[in-house]
Amino acid sequence: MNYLDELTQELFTFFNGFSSWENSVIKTSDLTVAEAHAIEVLGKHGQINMKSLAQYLGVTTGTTTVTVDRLEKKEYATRESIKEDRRVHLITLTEKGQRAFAEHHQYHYNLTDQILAVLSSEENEQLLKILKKINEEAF
Amino acid sequence: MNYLDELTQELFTFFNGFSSWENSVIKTSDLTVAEAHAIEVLGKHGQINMKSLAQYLGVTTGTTTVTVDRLEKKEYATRESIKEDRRVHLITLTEKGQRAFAEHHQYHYNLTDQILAVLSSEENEQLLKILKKINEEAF
DNA sequence: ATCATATTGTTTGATATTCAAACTAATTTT
DNA sequence: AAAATTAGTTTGAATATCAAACAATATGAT
Repeated sequence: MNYLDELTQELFTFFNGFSSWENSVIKTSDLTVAEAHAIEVLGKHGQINMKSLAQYLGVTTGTTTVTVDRLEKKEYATRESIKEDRRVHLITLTEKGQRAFAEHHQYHYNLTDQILAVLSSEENEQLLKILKKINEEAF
Repeated sequence: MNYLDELTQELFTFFNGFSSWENSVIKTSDLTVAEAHAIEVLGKHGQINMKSLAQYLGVTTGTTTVTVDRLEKKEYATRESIKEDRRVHLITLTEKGQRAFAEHHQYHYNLTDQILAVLSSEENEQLLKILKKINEEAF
C-alpha cells in the first residue's frame, strides 16, 4: 500500500469515526440530527435569520422552515421579527436551547480530551498546527 | 481561548469541512447519501450479508433492506443466496456498482491530494502517524 | 427426532429529512 | 407606480430511518 492510499484510508476512517460518534451523542438527546445541527449553528453565531441558517446548514430555506418549526414546538428556539425589514425572522435560542448547546459543546470537549489522551504533547501541537493549515487552505 | 477550546474548534471545523465536501461529491452522482455509503462499504469489504452491511452502516437491517432494494433497482448491486444457510443473502456490487465505487474512491484521493498540497512533507508524516494513533485508540 | 429458541432478513406503520417549485408578503429598483 | 428582487412558507414527492411484528430457516436441549 502506498503513502497516498494509506493516508486516504486513515483520513476516512477518522471521518467515519467522528460521524458515528456524533450520531450516537445526538441519539442520547431529545434532538434529531437536523435539530442538533441547527442548534450548533445558532449557538455559535447567535441570532441569525432563516436564510443565513439555511446557508450555514447547507440546505434550502424550505428545509430550515421545517426544522425551526420543530425547534419552536420543542421550545429550543423562537422566531422574532424585526421592524427594519418585516420579511426577516431572526431565530434565537431559548434558555433551554442554550443549555442544549452548552451540553453538546461539552461532548465535543470530551471527544477532544479522548483524542488528546492518546497523543504526546508534541503530537498535540503538531495536530493543532496541521488542522489549522488544512482548515484555512484546503477546503 | 485556551488550548482545548482551540483544538476542539479546529477538529469540528475539519469534520464539517469533510462532511460538506462528501455531500457535495455525492450530489454530483446518481446516488443518494445512503446508497453511496452502502457502495463504499460493499466496495471495501466485498460480498457481505445484510446484517454485516447494516452494522457497518450503523443502521437497522430494515433500513438496509430498503437501501439494497434501491441499489438493485438501479443495478448497482445484487442479492445472492447461498446454499449453506438459506436465510442469508449476500450483497454483491455489479460491474456498474464497482465502477461507482472506483469513481468515488478517486474523489477521496483527490481530497487527500488537496490536503497534502498545503502541508510540508514533515507535516504529512506527522499527520499520518497521528491519525493512525487516533483511529486505533481513541474511538 | 422434536420442540423451543435464536437468527436473518423483510414488511409495516410512523416520523423525519430534504428538495424543487409555487406562493405570499415585503422591499428595492427602475 | 410598476417591475423585479428578496425572505420565508407551503406543498407534493421521494428518501431515510426506526421499532415492532413477522416469515423462513437454523441451532440447541432434552
